[in-house]
Amino acid sequence: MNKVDFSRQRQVALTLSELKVACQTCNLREICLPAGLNSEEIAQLDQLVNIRRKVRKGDALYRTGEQFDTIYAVRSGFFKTRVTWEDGRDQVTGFSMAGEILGMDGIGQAKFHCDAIALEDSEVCCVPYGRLEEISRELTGLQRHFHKVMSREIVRENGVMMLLGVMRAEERLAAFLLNLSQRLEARGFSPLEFNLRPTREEIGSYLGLKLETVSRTFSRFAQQGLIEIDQKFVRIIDVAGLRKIYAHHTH
Amino acid sequence: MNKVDFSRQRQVALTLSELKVACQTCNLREICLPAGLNSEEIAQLDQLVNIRRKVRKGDALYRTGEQFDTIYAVRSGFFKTRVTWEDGRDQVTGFSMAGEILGMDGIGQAKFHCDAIALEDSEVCCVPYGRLEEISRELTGLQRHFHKVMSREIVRENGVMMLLGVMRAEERLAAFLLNLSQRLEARGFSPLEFNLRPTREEIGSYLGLKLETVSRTFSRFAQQGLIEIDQKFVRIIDVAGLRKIYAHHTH
DNA sequence: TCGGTATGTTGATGTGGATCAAATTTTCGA
DNA sequence: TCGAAAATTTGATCCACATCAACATACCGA
Repeated sequence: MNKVDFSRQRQVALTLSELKVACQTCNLREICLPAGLNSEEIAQLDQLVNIRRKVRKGDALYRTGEQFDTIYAVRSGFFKTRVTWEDGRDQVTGFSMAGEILGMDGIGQAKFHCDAIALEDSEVCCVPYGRLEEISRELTGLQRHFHKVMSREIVRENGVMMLLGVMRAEERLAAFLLNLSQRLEARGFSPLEFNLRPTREEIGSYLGLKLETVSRTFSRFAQQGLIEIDQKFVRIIDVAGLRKIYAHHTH
Repeated sequence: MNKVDFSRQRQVALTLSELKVACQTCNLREICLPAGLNSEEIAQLDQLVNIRRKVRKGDALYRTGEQFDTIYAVRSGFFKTRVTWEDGRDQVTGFSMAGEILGMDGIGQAKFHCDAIALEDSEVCCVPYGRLEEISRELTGLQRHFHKVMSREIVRENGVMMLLGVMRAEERLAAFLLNLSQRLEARGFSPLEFNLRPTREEIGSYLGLKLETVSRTFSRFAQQGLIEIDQKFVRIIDVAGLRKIYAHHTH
C-alpha cells in the first residue's frame, strides 16, 4: 500500500543552508502570514520572523497559563490544540498544519488559553507579538492579513460548533476527512491519500465522539466503499459520497 | 414576582439629545471598544463611530453572505448570532449584549458568515471597518484592544466547543446561566434576577440540546432549589450549587 | 530483537437526551 | 379585546452513541 506521510515530505527538502530561510523564499508564503504582501513588504516581515523553534513529537509548543508574547507559524509538522479541565478531561479544539498560525488565543489575556502539542516532530517560526503589532502599523497588508487570519479562526470555530451541535457521528467524520483533504491539497499534497497524525481518541475528542465511535465509523465508511483505511493510513475513494454524507444532514 | 428586564433599563435613560452621544460619554466605554484608551484617544475614536442603527426585535443586523464593511458594537438590546444550513437547520453560535462587538466573522472573506438577529429592540454603534484599520494604526491602544476582542472571541468559542464536546445537559445549562449572570453583573445589572431573551429553542440550539431538554433541565434546577423560573424570568437562588454542577464534570 | 505499553477493532449492553405527543400558557396582530 | 400562532411544560417511548469488555496490532525503548 502506497502510504504517503504528508508532513515529512517537505522536511527532506530542507538543507542546512535553508535553515536560515526567511519568508521571502519560504514555499508556504502564499498561505502563511505573508500572504498578499509584495516582496518588499515580505522583506520587512523577515526582520521580524527570524527565529525558528523545533518541537518534538509529544512536546508542547506552549501550555495553558504560560505568559504569551509570541505567535507561531507552523513551518512543518502537525499540532493539536486542546483545552484541559481540572478533572483531567480535555477537548481537542483544532489541528494545525504547515502555514497555519498558532497562539492567537493568548492575545486577550496575555496568557495562553490552551495547550499546543506537536503530534509529530515539527518546526515553527516565532513571531514576537509586540513587534508584529508594530510592523503591522506600517504594513497595511500585514495588518489586514493578520485580522483575516483571526477572523477565519473565529469562522472555523463556528463551523466546529455547528459540527458539535447538530451533526451526527458520520457527518462529523466525513466533515473532518474532507476538511483535512482540502487543507492537504492546498499545500500541494495528495488530497486522496494521507496518514492521519492524531489518534482515534484525539479525533474523537475534536469531534465530540468516543474513540470507539470513530473507529466504528471509519470501518463503516470502508465497508461502504467510501474510503480505505489501515490504521493511520487513509485513502479517499469516493469524495462525492463523503460530501453527500456531510451535506445530507436531513436525517 | 419582581421581574427585571435587563435590557430596557438603560434605554429609558436615553433622551433625544443623547442620541448623538459618543464613546466619550457612553457608559459602556469601559467594556466596549474604547476600553483602555485615554480620553484623548477616545475623542479620536469618536470621529469614527458616529452612526447608530436601530434594529427591531426579530430583524437582522446582518445576514450570511452580505458584503462586510462594518463592525458593530451593541449599544443596547440583545442579539443572537447563528449559522444556517442549506437544509434549514441552524445553530446559534452566541448571544451578544451591550458593549459586545459583532461582525468580526466578516473580516476574513469580506462577507458575513452568520446572521445576527435582534432578540429585542436594539441599537448598535456602527464602526466602518476600513476606518477602524486606519485609526488603529495610529492609536496603539485601540489596535491592541481590538486584537484582544478578537482573541477573546476565539477563546469564548473554545469554551463553547468544550461545552458541546464534553459536557452533559445539566452542566451546559448551568454554564449558560452562570455566564449570563456574570455578564449582566459586569454591566451593572442584577446577576441573580433577569429575564431570558432567547427562547428555549434558541438556548437549546446554542447548547446543542433540544428545547424539551432545556425546559426539563430548568424544571429540575427549580425542583432542586437552585433557581426559580417562570417562563422568561430567572432568579438564581444557589449560585454555589450551579457552580458545583458546572465544575463537577465527573459524571 | 524482544516485551511492555499504547493504540485500534469489534461485540454486547446501557442510557442520556431525542423524538413524538398532547395539553397549557403567552404573545401579538387585527 | 379577541383569536390564532408561538412558546412552554410534561409524559411516554426510542435510538445513537457511550460504556464495558476482550482481543489484536503497532510502536518504541532497553
